[in-house]
Amino acid sequence: FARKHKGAFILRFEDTDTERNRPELIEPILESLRWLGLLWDEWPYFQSHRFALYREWAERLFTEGKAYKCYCTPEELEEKRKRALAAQQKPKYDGRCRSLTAQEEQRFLSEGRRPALRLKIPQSGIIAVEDAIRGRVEFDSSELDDFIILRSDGRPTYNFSVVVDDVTMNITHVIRADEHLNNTPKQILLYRAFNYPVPIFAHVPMVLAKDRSKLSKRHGATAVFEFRDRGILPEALVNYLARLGWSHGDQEIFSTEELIEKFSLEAVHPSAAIFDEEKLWWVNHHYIQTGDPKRLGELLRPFLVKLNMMSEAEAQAVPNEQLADLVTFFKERCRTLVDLAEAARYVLTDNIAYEPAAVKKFLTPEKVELLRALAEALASVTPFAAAELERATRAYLESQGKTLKDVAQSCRVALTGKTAGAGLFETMELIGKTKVIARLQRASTVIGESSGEGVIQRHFTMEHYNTRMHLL
RNA sequence: GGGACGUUCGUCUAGCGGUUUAGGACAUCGCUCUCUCAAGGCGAUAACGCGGGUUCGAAUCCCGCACGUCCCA
Repeated sequence: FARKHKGAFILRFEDTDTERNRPELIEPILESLRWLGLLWDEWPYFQSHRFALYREWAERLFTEGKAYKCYCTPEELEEKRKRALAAQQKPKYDGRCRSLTAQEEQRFLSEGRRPALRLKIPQSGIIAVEDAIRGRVEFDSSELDDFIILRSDGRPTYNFSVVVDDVTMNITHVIRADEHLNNTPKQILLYRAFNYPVPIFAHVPMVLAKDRSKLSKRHGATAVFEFRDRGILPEALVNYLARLGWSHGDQEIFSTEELIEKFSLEAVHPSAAIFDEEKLWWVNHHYIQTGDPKRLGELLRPFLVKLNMMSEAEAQAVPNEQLADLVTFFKERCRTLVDLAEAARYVLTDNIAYEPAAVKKFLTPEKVELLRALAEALASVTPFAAAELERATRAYLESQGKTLKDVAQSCRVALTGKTAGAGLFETMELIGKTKVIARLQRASTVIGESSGEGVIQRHFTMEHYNTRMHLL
């Protein structure tokens, strides 16, 4: 919205709650926003650094007679609240300290009480919020009380500090989750007290978890990192999130540029949305298919390490060309970067994860014999490319009175460890002659080794290949 | 306890009184393709929270109720 209207996107940390305010939480938030490509225009502001300003603005309201000192203790207030609730009354401040005599004030001060500052609000009347999404929402003044703007320890309350900030930062549009709609009348009262025009408010729907409970905002950055680590692309997450509570015809896929161009508050609808991971995977799949293979290849590197396929140094050493080729080869059946990295495992390493069920079903002694013979037939194929391999394989099988169906799955398991994957001959070409021959040859050892119970993965190294090659 | 907001397929949504046998997307399930798995193509299942009104006509307007969420805390 800010980009579309050539405004400034200001990042502000509302960290007046000194107990919950932990400096180590800041960097992850900045990092998550950077990763998403949501780049702010000014250095972030911290409310915790602006207490002097809030105090100054609060004192001004006091001087102008718009706010007053309240000496009531939390215990007294709690007591009143309980009594009100017991009497089925609305628990709001009774205005006790609105008109204190000098004498009473002296007495409180001599007792060592420190005053809080409360805003004097109109006793009656309607406060209307003109919400850009929900239309006019009216609140009766009698529902509100003289709320605290500055606590007795000098800390501002949320409603006060945000309004001071919005005024001093010349904020024109307040777009936020609808949990704040009920705070808005109080804030409007503050704008009026400051003689400052009320900005445009727009309360957007919340995003809820699957069980309709609220997604914790304190875990926002963590959640972003979680998706990043699960191989989600930033543009996919932004695209998916943008379509929650907002739509533009039947369109589902939006580039960031398109979002800037097409977003409008009028098209935001008011009801809450549930976060559906399945659809996020689908959006991500789209961006994996259409993204630049070179870029995706680079993004793959950290996952090669995370998935224990190789060391950091080895991952760095894989040529970008090869990574890009792997992306192109595997992307069709991959929804995430993790899928891509995992798919490429049998190409980049010899550390193959053989699926036990697949070995049991397809690497029977009879099939293994056939594979060994096939390896010999393929050893002379030149070039070692898909079309030639297919021709040679089919010819050989025909000579043996067999069909491709008889051997394809066994062959795939021997080469990749899996029953599912890309075309067999394309896979052979990708793996390369040496490894294909070796893996077909050593299929018998896979049975031998995995016939035992509980064998989930077989790990073998180049030494094994060399030995087998020698025997060959 | 009071107040505010919300309620269309399982999910995201279109719809802003008649063009609606309620449209699209994700998911699900078929079919197709086939060496497997995907992808793609084709198709299917599936929704207006409930009850009153207004109107010739309501998912669309009004009222009540229920449920959910938020605020006062």
